[in-house]
Amino acid sequence: MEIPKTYEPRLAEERWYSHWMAKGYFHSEPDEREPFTVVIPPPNVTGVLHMGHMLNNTIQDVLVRKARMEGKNACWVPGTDHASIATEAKVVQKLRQEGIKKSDLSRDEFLRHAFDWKEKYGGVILQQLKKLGASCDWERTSFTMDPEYSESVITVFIDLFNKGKIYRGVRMINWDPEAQTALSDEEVIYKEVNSKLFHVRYKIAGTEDEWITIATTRPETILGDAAICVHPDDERYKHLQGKQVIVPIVNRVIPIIADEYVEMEFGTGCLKVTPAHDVNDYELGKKYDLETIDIFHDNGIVNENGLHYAGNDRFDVRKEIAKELDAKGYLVKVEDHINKVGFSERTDCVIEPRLSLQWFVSMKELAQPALDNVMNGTISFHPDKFKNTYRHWMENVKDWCISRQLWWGHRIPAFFYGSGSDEFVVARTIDEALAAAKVKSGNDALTASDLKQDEDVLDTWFSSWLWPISVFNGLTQPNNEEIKYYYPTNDLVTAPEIMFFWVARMIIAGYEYMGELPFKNVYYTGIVRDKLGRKMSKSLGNSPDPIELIEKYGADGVRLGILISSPAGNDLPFDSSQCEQGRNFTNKIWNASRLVMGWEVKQMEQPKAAVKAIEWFHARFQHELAIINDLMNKFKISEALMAIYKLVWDDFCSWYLEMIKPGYEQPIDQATLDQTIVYFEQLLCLLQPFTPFIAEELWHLLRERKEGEDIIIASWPKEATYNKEVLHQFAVAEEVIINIRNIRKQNNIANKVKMDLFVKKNNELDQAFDAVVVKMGNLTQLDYVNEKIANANTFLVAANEYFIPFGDSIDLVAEKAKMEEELAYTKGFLKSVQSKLSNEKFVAGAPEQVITNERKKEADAIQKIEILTEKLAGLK
RNA sequence: GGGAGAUUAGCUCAGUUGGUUCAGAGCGCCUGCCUUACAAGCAGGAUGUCGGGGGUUCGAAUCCCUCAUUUCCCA
Repeated sequence: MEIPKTYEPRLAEERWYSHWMAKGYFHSEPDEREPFTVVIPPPNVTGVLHMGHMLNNTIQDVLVRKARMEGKNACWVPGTDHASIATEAKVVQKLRQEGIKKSDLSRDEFLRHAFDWKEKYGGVILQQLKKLGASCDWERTSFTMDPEYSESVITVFIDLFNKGKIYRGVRMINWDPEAQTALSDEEVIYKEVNSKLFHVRYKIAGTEDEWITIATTRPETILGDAAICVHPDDERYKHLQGKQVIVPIVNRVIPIIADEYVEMEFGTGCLKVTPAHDVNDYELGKKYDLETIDIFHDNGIVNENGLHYAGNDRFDVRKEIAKELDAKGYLVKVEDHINKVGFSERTDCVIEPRLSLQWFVSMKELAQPALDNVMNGTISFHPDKFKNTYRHWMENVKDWCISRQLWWGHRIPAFFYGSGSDEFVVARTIDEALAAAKVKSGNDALTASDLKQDEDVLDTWFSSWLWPISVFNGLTQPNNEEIKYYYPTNDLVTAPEIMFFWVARMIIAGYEYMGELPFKNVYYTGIVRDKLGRKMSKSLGNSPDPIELIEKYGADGVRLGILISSPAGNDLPFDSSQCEQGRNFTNKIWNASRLVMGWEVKQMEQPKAAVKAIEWFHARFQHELAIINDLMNKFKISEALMAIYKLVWDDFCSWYLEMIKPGYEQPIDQATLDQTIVYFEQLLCLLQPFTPFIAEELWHLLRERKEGEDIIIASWPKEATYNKEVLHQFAVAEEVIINIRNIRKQNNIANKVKMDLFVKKNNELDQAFDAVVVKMGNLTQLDYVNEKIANANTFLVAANEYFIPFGDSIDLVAEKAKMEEELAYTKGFLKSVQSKLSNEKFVAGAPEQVITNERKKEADAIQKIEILTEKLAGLK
């Protein structure tokens, strides 16, 4: 039976994923074990897998798989988010391609289309996650618009309303004229754009030719001007305070007010105030009781307040009005200017600050426990530097605008029975609403048809903030078995960008509805970037298709490639060469297994080198295991992976296997083979969370397994005691071997050629690893001598002298030069140590231990110099 | 404009309380090897004023000040 030289991932991946599914290893039910729960950050139902998901979900899978091996009842809940704006935009677009306009459809018709679409294309991303190896409990797949989930959302809305935490109010909100909906502050992205700063002069009322010049980037809003504002201390304008000006074109008379909000240095130091179209202006408007003149329709078209500009788009009006101002002599000058403009995260259109009647959650009180419990460490952030950002936001939290003028989402359960702003009730059903409305209105004759439900839906995050609770139906069935068992969840893995959208609000909801934290740890991943440091995005086309990567490098290779250099919170500059590294690693393990499985066993004595190798690898493995566990506990996942990588490749393959390897076509003894397989299995266990497919594949190739003996449910290796001294002894042997190899290389001595090695002991030397040195150095013998050997290559390890007699070709000059260099370095070293030791302040100030170390350094160096000097003399 | 970080080898990053795992790892690079587990490999090797400047200290990548560059968050 020929085992292929390279590992072929595809077959193994398909076979083992279906095997795991068939055995139900991913499925969790509450039992007496300790739970380990992770809820997936639900991707948009319309989404396709990108590199960010790969990173995020690989990390979750590592955590979940490790917990499973630690005997915990691991439960990873997958699902998708209905993502109201994003999905609605996609459905609208798809309908448009079919020639259907949203405005031609009724709400119900539109929703039917949307659900059809979701059924057909939604959740592709979950199928893709399976290719990655994600061990999610697919039987628990949730969707934020599942009936029971929707019920929790409505329950929470009603509850918060009844507690007075939800209110309806006119506020300045971010309006998306494209999607024609309000957006939360977090959905607005500010970008720097090149724009123009228009200097426009307004005539002072009651004067012939006295003017005041303002600077604005948005001249079209002149149509809605309500005041001019200057700084109270600004000497240039002091005489104008309290006077009035005439708005150009509009010819409205407005006051000049003074407020410290104005920056004297900016522009002309005069600000025009348009309360309807700017957040700060709105605040000024409230303060000075100014008129609020809205000049736009919902879609950004100028309305009847815009005089002859009515019916034109806001950006066209900006150009046109500039021309008119210029023509009429109002435009003083135009400057280039860079300013920050808000764009809609979803539609990328310029946000219009706008006054609007919306629903809000009052956040201040709700946020308090969420702030406290992160700051006091009840909930840990990894890395914890994100606590600063979190605190800053939570201390300045603003009320949350939760209504969206969309159809796809949870419709707000408010029912209007009249046209007054307070003539509504909030209720779960139309029947309950009717009953409540009768009471509230005092009108017993109301019928269901008199009630009109609010047209708006809720912000998507108003449903996803309940995710850790509602996937277990904790709100609809409080205290059910599952919520009691799985909540609070353990680790949340997500991107820092959604710390406020999602993480903070989940914590808030957790404390409000469960009375405790939703998760104990939050692991923030970085942003996946391309080699040039650009964010991966569809529009740049710089994002590799993860599925193609998996096909090319294998799922394990990609997982390793993506984890190997992504410390928590740091961006991940991704390059497919990392996947290549991953692929190479899986291939390396594959070949190690070919070696081990190819050996014939014979009844024979165990070689000494093998005995020592086994002793050493136990120590080495245990030493590293402690480090790996520690790193994992600290969520330093890439570092843990790197430690495993080196343990497998360097320690196990390059050293251990070479030490025990019999000669070509030679048999191996039973004891060594058995122990080697045990070691191999332990390494596979460490690898399983990271590279689950090849781990399972080799687990089954290395040994006959009974039904159900799969590595996915095997135990994570236990820490055990080990002999630290062995590690030290091996390090010395290792140095000797490296020196031998160097001499071979320098003198062009082939590895096949056996050599003699003589040792002159000057110091205590443990000879335990001599057999290993003989084997690895390919020596005929290793002998101890009392006198120096003449005509030999020499080297020093731990002040012991090693000699390899010259063969035919020698290079005395080179040998001498090498020694002289070493001697010079050692002398310099000694000098620096001695100068330190002769410094009285150092001796007085440094701790005992440090001084002892320095003295030892000094002694070692002196000895080394003696030996080297002698040797050099001998060469002459 | 306000806040929080970052700056260590060509690249990506480790580096606990200042002093023996202090200048490290992986990749890349250079040299030599197709040595029957693996060329997707083996063996060996090189690489840094620890962003600049100043200070504290017997001693600074580590603490303080300052400047520069840069990322993110908020307005």
